[in-house]
Amino acid sequence: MSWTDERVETLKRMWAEGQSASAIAKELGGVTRNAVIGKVHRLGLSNRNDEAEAKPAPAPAAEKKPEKKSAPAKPEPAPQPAAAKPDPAPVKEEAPQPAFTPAPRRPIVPAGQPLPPQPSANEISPEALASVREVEKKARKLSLMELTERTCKWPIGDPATDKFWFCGLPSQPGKPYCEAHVGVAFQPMSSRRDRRR
DNA sequence: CCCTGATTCGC
DNA sequence: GCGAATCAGG
Repeated sequence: MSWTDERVETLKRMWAEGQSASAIAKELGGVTRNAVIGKVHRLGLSNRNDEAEAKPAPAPAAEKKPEKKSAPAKPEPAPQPAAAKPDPAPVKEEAPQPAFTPAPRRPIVPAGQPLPPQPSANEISPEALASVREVEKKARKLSLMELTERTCKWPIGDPATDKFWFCGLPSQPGKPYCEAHVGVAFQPMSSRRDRRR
């Protein structure tokens, strides 16, 4: 695969939307997230925050970090100790990438698999329904942003309230749901047939 | 362990 | 220019 104008355009768009490199790589196909990141850098849009320069000292001739190896000497006593910052209130938080910020960027996460239609109860077999209820007790209660390729994306609760989350249990390989939810999401026609509604 | 982006460097 | 390998971190 090569970086055609179209593919680059998609890359730019998704990156601007805050999509992760891996998500973009999956969308494009034929490339790894490394390739995407590499391209992003070459395009010079690595910094998603292209803020108007606010710092008075851009430090133009800043040398790169020391190599992991083959770096015998470090001819760099004390470049600029001025840039140091006390940082009295270090936030030791593991903030997620698309953290819910007040104003600036917008996540727009709904990429991946389409979310399942919350099936009406009368469309599901009693057995399966019981199974789901059971599984919901074990749900990891993940938020939308915490969902990954291998977490069950079955929604639980009312999206209009705080009482809403996703199952989050390990999903079946290649499937968007865990074993139990795959069971109710992908019912064979035979079992659906002739069920009265 | 899962994931994220950043960087290097042989190709 | 490209991207795997690697680094650094949540």
